[in-house]
Amino acid sequence: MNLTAAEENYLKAIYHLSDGASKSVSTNDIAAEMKTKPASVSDMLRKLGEKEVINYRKYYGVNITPEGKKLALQTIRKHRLWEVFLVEKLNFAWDEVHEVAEELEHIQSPLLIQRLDAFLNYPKFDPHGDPIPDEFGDVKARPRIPISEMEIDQSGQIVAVKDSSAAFLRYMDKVGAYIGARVKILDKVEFDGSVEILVDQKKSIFMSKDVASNILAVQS
Amino acid sequence: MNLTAAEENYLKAIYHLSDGASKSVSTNDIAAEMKTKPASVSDMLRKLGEKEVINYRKYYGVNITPEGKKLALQTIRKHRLWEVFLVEKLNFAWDEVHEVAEELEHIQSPLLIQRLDAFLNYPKFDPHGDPIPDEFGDVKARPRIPISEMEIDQSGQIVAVKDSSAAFLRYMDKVGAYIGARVKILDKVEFDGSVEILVDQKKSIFMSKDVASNILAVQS
DNA sequence: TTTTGGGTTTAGGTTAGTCTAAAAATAAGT
DNA sequence: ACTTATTTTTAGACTAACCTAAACCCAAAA
Ligand SMILES: [Mn+2]
Ligand SMILES: [Mn+2]
Ligand SMILES: [Mn+2]
Ligand SMILES: [Mn+2]
Repeated sequence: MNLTAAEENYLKAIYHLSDGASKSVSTNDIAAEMKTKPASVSDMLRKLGEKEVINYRKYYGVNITPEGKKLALQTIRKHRLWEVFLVEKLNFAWDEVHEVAEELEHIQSPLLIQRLDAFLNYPKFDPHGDPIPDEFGDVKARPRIPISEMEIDQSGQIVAVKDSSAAFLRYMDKVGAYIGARVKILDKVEFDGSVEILVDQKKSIFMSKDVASNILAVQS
Repeated sequence: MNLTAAEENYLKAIYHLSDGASKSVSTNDIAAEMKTKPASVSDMLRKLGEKEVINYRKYYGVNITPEGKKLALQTIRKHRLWEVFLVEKLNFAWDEVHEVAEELEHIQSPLLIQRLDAFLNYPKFDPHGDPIPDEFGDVKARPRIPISEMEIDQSGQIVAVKDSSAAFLRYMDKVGAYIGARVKILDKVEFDGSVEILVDQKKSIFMSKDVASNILAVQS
């Protein structure tokens, strides 16, 4: 099954919106995610349905098929490997890689990806802490929770960010939060859910619930 | 000036067919080079003419403009840098890189190319011996002649191949000819122009004029 | 159970890039 | 100079990916 770049982007969006499962996804949500109009989405869903990478019943949303999931994971694998390359080898900042990886992920060459993977020493996670699927599409999920859901006095380690936008990542840099940092919850404000955390046993950061919910950690 | 991938490919073809100068190029030749039909070429020439990267007078062929030449050289620069990356870093064979580089060259990111160039240590030549233009589009040409034009007993060093097709490159590998090899002309057959050469002072190779004209050397 | 409003699809149009077939322009041969 | 032959362009169609505007579906509220 050969997909165009646009089809790959849509399929990836559908995969993400279904949270990796085969949960049903709506036309409007896809349009929002893809920054296109619902009419364009309907058009694309018909095509993806014909290619049997999604199950499409008009007016009832779509579910990704096992075949579609495999293809989406291949694209995600490529995206994340390229991100690792850009950061590790070309010294890109983690907030500069997404757009370029969005283009690079569509290069068609199994050999290229196989060799890139080896060159990067088979990385398991991308610069944002997201797991890199293996060549068969297997992802080993790490248990992780938003620090907004951690309790006072609990400790953990930042392992990923939910929002990979440049704006959010630059905020992370600014306050000195990074993947791998050790954190401890110092205080939580009941009223609005904002939290105060201690980073690496020295720096205290105060952040809104919105921010805290985008920082993912493993507890320890 | 922003060009689409297709426009970049056409412009590159026109640049190559004009031998780097602003020599006039015909619709049919472009169609042959691009493996499209003349009708498609006419269409594209109109567009490229409007963007002023070529001078286009109907029925009289096209000339690349200085602006067009600069853009073509940018694409060529990217193509060749990626080829170096694939061979040097990802262990591709020199006959496996062209198709992939043909896709990678269209990735739009000045930062990416600048960083890639640095990562590769500012290479001056690609795996086929072709010079890599600098970021301003300057290429320093090396004097080089096909070994079919060398005289008996003359010596030199292989610096490039004119034909970068996988078939030709695999032939080069098979007979043990490579970029950097020292060669000496042992014999030339008047009748058909075929030649016998000595490679690295040990291996003698007999080849047709056609082959010999695709191997470029500097005399010494 | 009928109305109504939000979500979704269809209808019809646009641009890029390709094609075939036919027309037109230039170049070549007598 | 006139008639061919070759090259090139135009005309008309197709697919992919988008759009706007209009029609349509369906589920929740009246
Ligand atoms: Mn993409
Ligand atoms: Mn990422
Ligand atoms: Mn190309
Ligand atoms: Mn090359």
